[in-house]
Amino acid sequence: MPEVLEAEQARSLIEVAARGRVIARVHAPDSWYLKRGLTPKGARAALRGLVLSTARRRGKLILVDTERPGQPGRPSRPDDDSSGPTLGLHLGMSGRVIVDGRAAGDPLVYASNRDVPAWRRFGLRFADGGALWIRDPRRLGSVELDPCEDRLGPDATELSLTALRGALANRRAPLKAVLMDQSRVAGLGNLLTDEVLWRAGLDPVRSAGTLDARASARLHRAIVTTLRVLGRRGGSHTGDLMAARIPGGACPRDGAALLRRTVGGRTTYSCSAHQI
DNA sequence: GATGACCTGTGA
DNA sequence: TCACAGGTCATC
Repeated sequence: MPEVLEAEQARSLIEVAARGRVIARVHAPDSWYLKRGLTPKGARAALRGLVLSTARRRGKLILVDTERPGQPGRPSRPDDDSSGPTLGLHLGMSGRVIVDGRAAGDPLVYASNRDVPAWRRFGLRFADGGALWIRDPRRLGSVELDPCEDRLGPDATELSLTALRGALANRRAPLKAVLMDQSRVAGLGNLLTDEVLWRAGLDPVRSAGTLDARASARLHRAIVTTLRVLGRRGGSHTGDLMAARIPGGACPRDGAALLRRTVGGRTTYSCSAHQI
């Protein structure tokens, strides 16, 4: 579940349902799914016996901190460093987080939602009997330890107007490509970006650096509003433009023909009339 | 900065 | 059988 809203649903599920639980077993049946040198053996050694603590998120990357459990009879001193590695989870195109059999949010639109055991790419079995799984049919998600968070730009849900203007400044690339560049703004994917630009009335192919102060302010408002509204509705697939994302679709706002193009390497829908 | 590659499932 | 899919990476 791929964009920032789905990552946030998954993060929230982990925080609410898995925080404080002890990892008894680590399942890594698909070593291809582990990235940056992590092996099934290494994951087991690093995680077994630890407690899940805070679940954070930056863009689409979910970060789950861990702690070593306190030793019974040996009260921990304030200067004890009891922190363990941070588990980095990325859901790719079709991944979902499942805790105790429950998945966060709506079913995915462009991926199968069946629970095929073979699609479980990574799992933590808890000492209390429950489990956290990542189910991912397409295997484009990933698991890593202590991911580098600096490769990501500011999170889209906390993006200031100043930061947005900085991300766009002097860029000749299409507006959409810049917004989807995770090192500039973290969290926006294909559907959200199309919805944002549609709401802002901006052409996806427009060179990012050409936005004046008014246009970038409009874009910033559209990002804030889109994330808030679609977040409440339940995810990236609940945008107003979504239903019209079909060949020959019409703009839900003014009825004009929608354009279907490839921008930034992704299928892009935009209104031929009001996105300029 | 556009393109293809990665991997697999689904629906036409 | 083919086109397509909400992501990311390496490569020209």
